[in-house]
Amino acid sequence: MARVSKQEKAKTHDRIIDVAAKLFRENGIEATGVADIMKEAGLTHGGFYRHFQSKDALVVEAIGRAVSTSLEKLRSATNKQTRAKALLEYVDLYLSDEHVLNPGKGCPLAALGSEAPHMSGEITTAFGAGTEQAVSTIAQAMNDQTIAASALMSTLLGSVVLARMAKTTKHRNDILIAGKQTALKCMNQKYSGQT
Amino acid sequence: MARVSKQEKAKTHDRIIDVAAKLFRENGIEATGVADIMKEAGLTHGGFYRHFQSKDALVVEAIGRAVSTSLEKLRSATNKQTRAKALLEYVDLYLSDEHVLNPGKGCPLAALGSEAPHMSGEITTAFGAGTEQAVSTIAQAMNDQTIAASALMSTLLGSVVLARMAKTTKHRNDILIAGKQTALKCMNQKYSGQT
DNA sequence: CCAATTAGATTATAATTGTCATCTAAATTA
DNA sequence: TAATTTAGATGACAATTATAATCTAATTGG
Repeated sequence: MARVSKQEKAKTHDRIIDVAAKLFRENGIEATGVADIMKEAGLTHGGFYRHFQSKDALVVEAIGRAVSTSLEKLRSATNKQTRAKALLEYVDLYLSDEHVLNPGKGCPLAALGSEAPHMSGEITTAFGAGTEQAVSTIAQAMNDQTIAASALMSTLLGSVVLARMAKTTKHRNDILIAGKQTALKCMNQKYSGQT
Repeated sequence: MARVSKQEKAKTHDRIIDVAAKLFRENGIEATGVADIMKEAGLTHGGFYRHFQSKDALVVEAIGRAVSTSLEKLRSATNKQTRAKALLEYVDLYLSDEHVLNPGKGCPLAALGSEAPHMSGEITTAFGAGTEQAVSTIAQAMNDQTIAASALMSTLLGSVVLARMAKTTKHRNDILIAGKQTALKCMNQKYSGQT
């Protein structure tokens, strides 16, 4: 158990970020310890500081990664079909049971949104950047209607957060169905506002 | 520093719940310790267990209280004017800067929503009950259109969560303006779904 | 007014936390 | 190949956590 090649180190580094991004979304940032992350990555917690200056530094990287991979789905879909079609596909994916039941692989803003404001400066900044990235990526699929994109993002996020709190399958479905209809309104109607 | 009358104890008990409901919403449940709460209530942390069986038990009560007082605004307004008018008033309040900047006095579902799923069974149950209460209270102001009420709740909650992550005042305003317009759509248009 | 009860203070606990110093075996570099 | 560097393991640190036992002063019930 000791030294490892440079490429191996880079892979380890990457793996720590991926594991962290998953565990943070599943259990929350506060509730996830450095030791938990290292254990899940198959390492001991002592080695952590060879890779990151602090837990906060990892959090920032993990948020960035989760936001990127989440939006990548939409971005790549936009290249293969009409933007409207790609966006509709993304909305369906976002408002799916699959997404609601697997926060570890889903949107970090929905999974950690309400935890974000209590965190340290660098972390809240990372969340702020993430929201702007999300809104602008969605706006690109909506002919740059930023306000409408904000509206859509709010509806998607709110629906998933609410659905995750629902006690019964029926209530969860109601919320997702309602969210879907609102999302369609956001996509098809006009929004006004100075931007 | 010792014994206190029965009414005094009841007042203390109440105060602990109020303080907890505020601190949880401001800093998160996980991040708020029993000691923090007792200190803010002007007590020492040792006395806590004369009032509550555990921190989780307090969390359940605090959520209940926060949900109730939050919805009370809507409920009382509904009695003094048309339901539509009361609901609009509530929407404006919900999507205000005041609400976004003061989570400690606002909607607990928006402040703690994404933290809810990681918590213990009793606590997630409390959140589940809270969402049902919120949706049904809103539905009462919308001629019992449950699906539309879900849609409205999702939009309100999502907008506030997103607005709290925004880095700039402008971005925050955009989000709130967009949320308001979506909310109006939710209130004025038809929703379909089996309920 | 006396005796029993108890709210809250004090102090102690075991567990968990983020952070590091040290060690070691292997990968670099020369 | 020999010397140097370092990824990760081990173990320890101080701080913080939820929970509880004990103490004490005052409020009860009689």
